[in-house]
Amino acid sequence: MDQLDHLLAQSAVKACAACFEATVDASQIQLQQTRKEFEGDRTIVAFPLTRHSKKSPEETGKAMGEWLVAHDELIEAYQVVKGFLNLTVVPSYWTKELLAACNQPAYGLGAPRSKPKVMVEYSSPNTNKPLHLGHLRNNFLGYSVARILEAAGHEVIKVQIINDRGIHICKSMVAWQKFGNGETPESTGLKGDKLVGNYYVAFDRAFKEEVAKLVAGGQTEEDAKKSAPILLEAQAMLHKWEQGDEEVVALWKTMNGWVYEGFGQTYTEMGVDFDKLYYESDTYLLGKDQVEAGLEKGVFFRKGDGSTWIDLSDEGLDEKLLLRKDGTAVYMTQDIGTAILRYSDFPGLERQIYTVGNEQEYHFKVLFKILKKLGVEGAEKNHHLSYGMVELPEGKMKSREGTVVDADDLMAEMANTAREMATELGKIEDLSESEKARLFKQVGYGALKYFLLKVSPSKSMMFDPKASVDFIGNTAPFIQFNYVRANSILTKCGAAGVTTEVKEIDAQAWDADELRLIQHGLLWPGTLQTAAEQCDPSVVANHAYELTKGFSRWYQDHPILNEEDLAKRDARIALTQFVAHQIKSSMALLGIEMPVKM
RNA sequence: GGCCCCGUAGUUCAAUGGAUAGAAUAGAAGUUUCCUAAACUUUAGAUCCGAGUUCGAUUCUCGGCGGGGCUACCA
Repeated sequence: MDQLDHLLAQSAVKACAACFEATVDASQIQLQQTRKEFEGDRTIVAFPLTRHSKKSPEETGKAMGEWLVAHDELIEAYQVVKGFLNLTVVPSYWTKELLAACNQPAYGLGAPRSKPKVMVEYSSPNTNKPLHLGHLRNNFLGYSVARILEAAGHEVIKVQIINDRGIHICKSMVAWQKFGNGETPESTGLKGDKLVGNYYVAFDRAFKEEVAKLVAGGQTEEDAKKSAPILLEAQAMLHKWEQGDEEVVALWKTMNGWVYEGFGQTYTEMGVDFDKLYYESDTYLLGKDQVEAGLEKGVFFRKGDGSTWIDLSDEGLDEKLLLRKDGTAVYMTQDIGTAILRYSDFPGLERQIYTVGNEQEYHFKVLFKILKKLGVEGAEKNHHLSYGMVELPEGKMKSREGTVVDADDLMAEMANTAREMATELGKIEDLSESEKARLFKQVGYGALKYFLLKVSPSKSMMFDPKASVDFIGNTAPFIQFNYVRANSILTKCGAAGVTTEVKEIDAQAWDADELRLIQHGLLWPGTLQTAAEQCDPSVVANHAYELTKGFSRWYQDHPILNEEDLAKRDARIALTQFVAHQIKSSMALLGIEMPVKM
C-alpha cells in the first residue's frame, strides 16, 4: 500500500458514502495495480462493495467511477471491466512524484533509526569444516535482511554465534594429533578451515575403519559405533577440554584460530560482516542459571532421575529437556542463556531474528515459548527466519559423502565464468588488471547472490552444479548490464555538457511505456516496506528485475541522449537517472554491487 | 505413528481469495549504419488427484497421492 493507494482508498470511501450512502472502512477497499492489458493505472475491485451498494458489480463500479472522476482531481478517467473499476490517474501526478523522487537520494528508505533496534543472527557455523553452499544461502540471506531492515529505518545489529566447542571440533583435533605430523596452514598452503576440515574427514574415515574391524570381530554395529577407540579418544578430549586441560585448550585455540583465519577470508569474499561475535565456548554454560531460576518459579520441573524439563503440552508441544540428569546443559539451555544475554548486551533491543535452516523450526518455536514463560519481555516478537535447503540434483548435501559444494570453490568458479564471458565479449580491454578482477567478482558473485536470494526464503531450492548459475535472463548480470548502459548515458551527458540535474519535467513528454516504467519505480517505497516486514529479500530482487526489464525494453526503442526534442530528452535523462539510482540502491540491499562498465 | 513444510510450462522460479496463471531458461523464427546485442521482438508450452466454502480458489478447509524435514539426556 503506497501513498497513492492510500489517497485512492480515502476517495473511494467518500465515493461509497456519496453514491450508496454506505459507511465503508478504507481497509475494505481492495486496490491493485491494473493489469497491463487493460486501460488504467489502479483498480478497485467492486465485488466486495456490492453488499454496501446493493447493486451489481458493474453498476457499483460505474457509479463510483463517475463520482471519482468528478470529485477527485487525481483521477482522469475510469473504465469498468466486469467487476473491476479501472482508474486512470492524471499524468501530472506521476511526473510530480518522479521529480520529487529524483531529488531525494534516499528515495523509498526509512529515516535512519526511526524504527526499533533489532538483531539479526546469521552464519553461525561449526568450526570443524569449511563453509558450503548452504552457508552461502544463510549468509547472503541474513546479511541482506539486515540491510533491508536498516534501509527501512531500523537500527540493526548483525551477530553470529560460533559453535567453537563440542565433540565435532574434538574429532578434528584427535585426527590432527594422530595423523597430522604437525601440519599447519603455513606448511601446507591450505586455508585453515580447509585443513581442519580435512582432519574431520580423516577422523570419519578412521572411525569407519575401526567400526568395520569391530563388526568383523563379532560386535553389533550399534555397539561398535559406541566403542570405536578413536571416538572414545574424542570424547575423552572433550572431557579434558571441559576440565580446562592446558594442552587440549591450547590445541583447541590453535586449530580454531586456523579456522577463523579461513572463515575470515571467505566472509570478506562474500561481502558480509558482523557487529559482534558470540562464541559458544563463552555462552554454553550461561543458560543454567536461568533454568535454575525458572525451576524456582515453577516454570520448569525436575524428574525423578534429576533431569530438568519444561512441559509445553498446554502450547500444543510436548516436554523438552533443559538439563541432563548430571546437571549439564543442552543446546536449548545455551540458547536461552544467549538470548537473555543479548538483551542485556543491547538495551532497547526489540527483537532477535535468527537466520537458521527450517529443520530447526521446532527448536525455535520451543525457545520462544520458553523465553515467554520465563517472563522475557517481547519474547514473542523474536523471529526464526527459516529458510529451505539448497538441494542438489542427487539430493541433500552430505559432507560425509563428499557431495558438498564448497563455498570458496563455488565463488572462485563464478568469478572465473564471469571472466570467460567478459573476455569473449571483449568490451573491457581498457580496464586495468585490478579493475578487471574487481569486475569479475562483482558479476560472478552478483550472479550467485541473486540466484540464492531471488527465491522466497521459506522454499527449498534446487542447485545443479553441472548446469551452473546463469548470467542471462532473470539474473544479476542482466541487471548490472542495464545499469552499465544507463550509467554510460549519464556519463556521456556530463561529457556533452548536458546537465543531469532534474529541475522540471514536461508532463506531456511521456508515452504509455514510459508511464509504466515510472509507475513501477514509484512502487519502491511500498516494496521495501513489504520486504522488511516479511524479512524477504526476494521481494527486492523481484522489484529490481522488473524495473530493469522495463528499462531494457524502453531503452531499446527510445533514444535518450540522441532524442532531438529537448524537453523529451531531458525527461528521459531524468527517468534514466531515476532508474539507475534505484537499481543500484535496491541491489545494494542484496549485497550486490553495480559495475560502471562490463 | 505424531507434528511441520512443499507439489505451478521440459527445467528453475512468480502470483495480499480476483480479470485471459506471470517470468526466465531450453525449443522455433527474427532484429546490429543509431546512447554497450550479457540486449530486444515474435512464437509454442503448466496449477498432482477428488470433494467443499465463495460471485470468484494456484491461494482457504477436508480426504487421497507424491517429495522433504522434525520427532536425541547431539549441536
